[in-house]
Amino acid sequence: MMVTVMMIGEVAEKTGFSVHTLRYYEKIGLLPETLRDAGGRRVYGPDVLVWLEFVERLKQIGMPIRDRVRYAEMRALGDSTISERRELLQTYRDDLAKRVASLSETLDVLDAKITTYETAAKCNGASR
Amino acid sequence: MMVTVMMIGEVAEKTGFSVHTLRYYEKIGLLPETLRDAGGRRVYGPDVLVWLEFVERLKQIGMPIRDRVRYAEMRALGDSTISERRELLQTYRDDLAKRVASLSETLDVLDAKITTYETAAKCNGASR
DNA sequence: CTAGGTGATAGAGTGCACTCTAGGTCAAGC
DNA sequence: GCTTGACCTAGAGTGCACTCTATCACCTAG
Repeated sequence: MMVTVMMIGEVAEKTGFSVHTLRYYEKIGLLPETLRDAGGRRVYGPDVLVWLEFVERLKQIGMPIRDRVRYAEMRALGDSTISERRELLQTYRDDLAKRVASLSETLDVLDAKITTYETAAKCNGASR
Repeated sequence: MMVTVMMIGEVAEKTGFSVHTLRYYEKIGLLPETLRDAGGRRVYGPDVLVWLEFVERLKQIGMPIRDRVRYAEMRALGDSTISERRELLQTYRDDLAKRVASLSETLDVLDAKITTYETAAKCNGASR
């Protein structure tokens, strides 16, 4: 059976992270040290895509890179870190819930403002 | 009738922006040039609080400072910029709607993961 | 009258998260 | 056999958005 392996360029293309960023992520510990081929080039399995997608989510919710690294490190340590990981995620989850609420409110504010602008434009258009 | 005026420290306290940040915002044009008292100190009216609250919202939705300044400049120019302002807000509004949807999804992902962690912790706790 | 607190300026410094450069290796196709 | 393109490393550079420092002016309470 064929095992799907990827070079760094392919991972970059599939995840949207740049090649530079992927190497940077490995250096800081956000990606585990990658297997290399005979020529010293990184070889990735398909799992890395799942992990990077999750990392992207953590990034999108505003988790600073330091905490993403911390999470990655705990993940690498295995089951003994589960409760600590849960706590970390819980903190960000609660914060995220608040932010989603606040952003929804802002969405309403923007809609109201846009409506006002549309009305104003119409009135100006008619009166001038 | 008493007119409520504020010094910069009071504005800072009420808005959550630091005094440094408020002066910085004025320098880059995010705040209009402020009136000064006899001693050269900035004197603010109550309107600035409303504006800063809105600026904070624009910041929270991820509008870069350059666009916030652009918006502030257009606002200072008056009605002739209304349609341009509407367009700018519309762009960020649409982007925001997508982000809110994506963040809600992430909220579900986090909840699922947290649940998994709780289950895992329980099983480990029982089996060890 | 002086000490403390708040205000002012110009400009330097900080932290984050990449992003890019220089200089090199290596395998494949013409 | 040589060019091309994807990969490698170490380390410098970038852009954003503040944040702080040094130094000075002003006003009020004790």
